[in-house]
Amino acid sequence: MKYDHKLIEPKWQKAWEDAGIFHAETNSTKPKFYTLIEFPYPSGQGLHVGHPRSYTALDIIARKRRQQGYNVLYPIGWDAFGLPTENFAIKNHIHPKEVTKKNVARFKSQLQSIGISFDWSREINTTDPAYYKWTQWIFLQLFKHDLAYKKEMAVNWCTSCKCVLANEEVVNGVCERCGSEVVRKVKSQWMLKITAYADRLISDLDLVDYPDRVKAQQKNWIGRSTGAEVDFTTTTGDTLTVYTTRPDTLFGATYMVISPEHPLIEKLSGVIGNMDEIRAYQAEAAKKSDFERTEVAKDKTGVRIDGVEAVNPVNGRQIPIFISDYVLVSYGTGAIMAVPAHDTRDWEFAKKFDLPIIEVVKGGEDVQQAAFTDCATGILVNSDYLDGLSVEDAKKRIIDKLTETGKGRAKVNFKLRDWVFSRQRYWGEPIPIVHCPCCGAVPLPESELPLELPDVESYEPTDNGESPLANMTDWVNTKCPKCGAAAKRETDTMPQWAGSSWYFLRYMDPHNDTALASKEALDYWSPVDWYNGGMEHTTLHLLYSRFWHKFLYDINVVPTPEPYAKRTSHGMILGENGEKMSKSRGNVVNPDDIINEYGADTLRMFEMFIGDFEKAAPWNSNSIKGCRRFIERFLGLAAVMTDGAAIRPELEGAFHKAIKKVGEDVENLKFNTAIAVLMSLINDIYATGSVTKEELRIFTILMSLFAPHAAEEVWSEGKLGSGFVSIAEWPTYDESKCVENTVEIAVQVNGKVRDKIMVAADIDQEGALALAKASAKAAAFIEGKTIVKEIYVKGKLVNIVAK
RNA sequence: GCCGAUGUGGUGGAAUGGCAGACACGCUUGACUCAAAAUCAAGUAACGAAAGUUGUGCGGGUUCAAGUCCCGCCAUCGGCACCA
Repeated sequence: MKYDHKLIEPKWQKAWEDAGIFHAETNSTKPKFYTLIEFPYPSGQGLHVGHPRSYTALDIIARKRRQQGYNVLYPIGWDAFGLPTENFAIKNHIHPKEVTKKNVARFKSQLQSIGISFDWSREINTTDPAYYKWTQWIFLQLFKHDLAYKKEMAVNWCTSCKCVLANEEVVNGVCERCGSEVVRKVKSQWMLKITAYADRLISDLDLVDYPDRVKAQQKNWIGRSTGAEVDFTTTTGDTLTVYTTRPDTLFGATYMVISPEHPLIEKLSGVIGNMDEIRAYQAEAAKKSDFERTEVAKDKTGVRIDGVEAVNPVNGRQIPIFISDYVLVSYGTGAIMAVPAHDTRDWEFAKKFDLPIIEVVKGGEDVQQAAFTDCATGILVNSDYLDGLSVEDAKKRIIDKLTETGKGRAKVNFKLRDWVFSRQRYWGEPIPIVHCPCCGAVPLPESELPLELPDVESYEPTDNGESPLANMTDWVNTKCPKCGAAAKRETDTMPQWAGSSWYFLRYMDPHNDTALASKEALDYWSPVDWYNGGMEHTTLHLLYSRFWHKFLYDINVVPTPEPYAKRTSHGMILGENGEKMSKSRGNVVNPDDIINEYGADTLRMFEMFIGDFEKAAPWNSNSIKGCRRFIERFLGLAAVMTDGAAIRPELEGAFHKAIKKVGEDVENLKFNTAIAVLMSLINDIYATGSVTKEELRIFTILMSLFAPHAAEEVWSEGKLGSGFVSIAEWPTYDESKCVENTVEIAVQVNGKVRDKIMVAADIDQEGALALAKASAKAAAFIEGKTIVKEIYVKGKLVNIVAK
């Protein structure tokens, strides 16, 4: 059979679509299986060879599940709002809607040419008003539950582009596009209170099957820490509360530091002696971008506040107060007690300002030379009633004491900040809020959703940092839904993360116009059984969508507390030179070229064979040929097929092992070794010179996961079964037939292989050793020595230890 | 600095503590061919004529046996980073 992939592949793609075999039905007597890939952003560059890696992997899982009798949902859609499209639209004076339409069409045809078993009848697009109606609806629910609020926030402002940048667009403190300086500008921003879910976002990780590194990264990002708040009084009679994770070191606090923005400064401005100096420092700190503030991390700066001191609540000692930008206003209380003996930053600051360093935890080196921060081994000293306790016990003891006396309390803090939800951009979901002079921020009635994006003349960001929508006076001016007075619409739009925070729910019921999805569909399909995506989405996308899902769970919209039961992640496909693929590096591989030259089956096979799925792998043009050759050899089997209705005895072990191993490897994402097993098996088959019909039938089903088009072709040409191999029954294996009758075992002397012998697989230790000792090669190494130990590992080796 | 990965032939990569290098690429030789391509067959870690020795980033250790386990380093990558 001549292998013409250009003929075969479109033929079967059309046949599958016509027969609708990949369409998922809500409700079925079969068990459900919902598998999901991260829906792509339809960029102008078209599909990248990285996309098919993930899509093919879960396609393999989806195909196997169908063959195992599951009702499978494997959907696809478009995460189409976003900056690149908007920028392209601005530059070329085309409406972003048109740009998106064109890009989606291109992506769609590219994806369809790979033969992924997506259910195209459930295709969604985040920029479709019928879709973003529900994104806006979710926002309204968040608003109604006080989880969306407006706040003055510093945003990134590019001085040259005169526009607001997302954090991702700021690289090393400069604008990603033009390279000019980015400064902070204060603007009123919509925020989502994700911090209210911080604890559950950590604890519910116990409910899901994610890789440990993903869980670790999420926990890291949320940054939960336990400690205490301690109330210090000041000599002016005010209270200065600090947060600390080391309340045990309270006796060692020799000064305090508050952030430059701390409100106490204004309050005491009349009492402070050096207000000019302090104002100058505040101004200096405010000018610095986040980038600069972290860059100068090594050298501590600060100013001592004159005229006010703090009083340590446990020993009544009076200590100075400083302001310094190493204390952040946004974390804890914006104030710290400094214990230089046991905190590296405090130690550096103390050295610079010549402040006393008092050791309160014994066990390290001289604290005058370096801070001792180890919590595990230290014993408290110089701490009155804490003396002699371990750090852990001292923490408990001091928190009890502080709680009793009302001077402190146990406290948990998070690094996680609320989600900045506003974008001053055109190409995003309008935020469905009306600002009324008398009623304030009023939510749009749900009946008025979707609030569609108006057509504007220009999508250019404005000079003043307002959204382009702000210029659309017709659209902006409206009536307050509550009191009817003249009011203005919110002109900010939502970030790209919004549409992708719930899209997996829409797939369950994509055409519903009365709910984001029907209760029936949600109950049936929830949760997503297996979600694969990139590590780059581990923190933001995963966290945001988990947050929204938990909220929807709390308001009884969705039936499960977690959206994804299992998450796996794929490694990146790198360029041939081992670097990240990018236009500027000139190492981009276009999947279309590969499909054109070798076919989609080869592309799929190669991307799965390229290496460990979870690790990054460099592209290698040479190895592609091996995969193409393998598929050709597979097609060639049809020519040597005999009528045999069984597996021949000499291949029985190999077949049963292959069924087992391919099945297991696929479940564990070990696609490369699964393919290696099939390659070995085909080598074994060719060694016999022929293949029976039954052998080819089984082999074709196994192959159909990786090379579905070629498999359908062999299936139909060889009349191996009815219908499509894509939905043929997955073969079973017999464990007892996975073992060979005779095996080769190694004969070791003192751990070194000296010979190899054939033995019966079930031979006992005595028998194996007898045969091993009969080996002349081994005997030469035993001669003249005394055997002190003999080891037999069944089916593997014997080891004779001789001295 | 903290968290998490990774380090194996010429290359991509395999190896529940049990024969290191499966499978594939490449290369060498042979068959077929007027010739080439394709295909098929054999070989292919290094050193050594051979017997054999040495080999999984480096240094130790545990074990009959270590790529795998333990201790201490080095390098590369990803994430976070003055979070008290």
